[in-house]
Amino acid sequence: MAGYVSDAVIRRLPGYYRHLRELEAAGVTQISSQELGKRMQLTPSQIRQDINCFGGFGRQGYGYKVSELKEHIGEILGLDRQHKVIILGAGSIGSAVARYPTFSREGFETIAMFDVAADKVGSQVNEIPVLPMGGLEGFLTANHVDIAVLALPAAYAQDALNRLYQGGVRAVWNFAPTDLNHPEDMIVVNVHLSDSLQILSYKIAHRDND
Amino acid sequence: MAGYVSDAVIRRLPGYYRHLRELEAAGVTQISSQELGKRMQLTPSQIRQDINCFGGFGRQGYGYKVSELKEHIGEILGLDRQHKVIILGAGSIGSAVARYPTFSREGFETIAMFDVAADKVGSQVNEIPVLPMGGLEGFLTANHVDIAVLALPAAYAQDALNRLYQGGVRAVWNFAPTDLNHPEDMIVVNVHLSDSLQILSYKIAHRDND
DNA sequence: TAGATTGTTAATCGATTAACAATC
DNA sequence: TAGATTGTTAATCGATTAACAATC
Repeated sequence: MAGYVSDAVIRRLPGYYRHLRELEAAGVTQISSQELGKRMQLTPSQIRQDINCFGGFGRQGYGYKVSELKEHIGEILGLDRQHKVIILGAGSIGSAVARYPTFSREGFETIAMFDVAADKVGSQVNEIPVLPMGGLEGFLTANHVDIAVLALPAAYAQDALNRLYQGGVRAVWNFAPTDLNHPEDMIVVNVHLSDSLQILSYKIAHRDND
Repeated sequence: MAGYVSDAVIRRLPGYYRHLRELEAAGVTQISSQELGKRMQLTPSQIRQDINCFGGFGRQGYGYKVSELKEHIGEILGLDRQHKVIILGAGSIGSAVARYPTFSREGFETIAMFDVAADKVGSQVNEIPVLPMGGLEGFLTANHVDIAVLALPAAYAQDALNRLYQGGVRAVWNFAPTDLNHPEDMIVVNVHLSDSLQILSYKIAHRDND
């Protein structure tokens, strides 16, 4: 159904999903591209173009059914599937990800964490066992993993990614503050926290003069 | 010096800074747009266009001095300034931000955290005191704050933002998974972790057929 | 039916890439 | 000087917006 979908559109999809969930929770059952656009600060035109990348979910003269459109976009995002997740690094970032309540709600199940620190190995974070980094290969042989979260220092991230690839993992959510080299058939999405904070800093520095 | 700079350019600046820092650490002193482009997966043309939004930092026939360009971009990003930061919410996300080592290196100093939970108030996270949420207004009267980090549940985020604005804070780094309404003279940069993970999920779901 | 709003094509706008003269 | 590479203008490409016929 969906032909080529540009990155610009893909990046907006989670926003649609989030707003539609909020609208649904608020008891709104129907919405036009006009109203949704006002809420999301997008033009009605853009919303209709975006949605129609995936099919005609609306009705002329009426708009969109909130829960129906939410459901559709959820499926497009793959949130109807279950994803098995492991987290590499049981520091504060790794632990925060392990504890993030939304993820399990959306079908992401963290089955293990890995760390090199002897005092962390053997403990649990949010009922998830922390295993020794050395056991990664064995774990990947025995368990299917859809997504690996990289939450370790930048210096170790590339090596960890290589080991994950060897072990068959093909999707990485990277929190390490560096850009990683990866094979074409591996998907890497970065969360560069520092980058985001620096963008805020830029906007503060150039507040008026732009 | 800098006229209008598009958001697309601004979003790439932290990446330049990061790569230049890595190059500097690796002992590279000079680089051409060609080489930097190969490293960052950008076209040389784009790199030269981006950099020339802020002035001619290169030399014909030679390229760019790594440390010089890094320094320039750091200044453009406002990393030569000191930013006083507070964190609202001392849960796992707030604590992870408080412990993130890079931030203090780049001039961001967290001076206080705030939480409603009685058992957290009075404790410290990475030597930063956790104060009661009720004391926010008083704190803002007594202390200048450049940036507030919102690391609390979505349901409380809008109210917190309003209180921050009242207290004179004009820049917010938002981790709450919701889009917030804010006055025009307030800068809000979002870190929507769920959105990022959903984009990864989308790419997994549409792996081949695109 | 009349009014509203979609789906979709066409027009515009902005960002990226190419090209090349300037110059180190 | 010759070679390399920038800074910058022009060309292209893609994304956003506008417009409108289709239709609920």
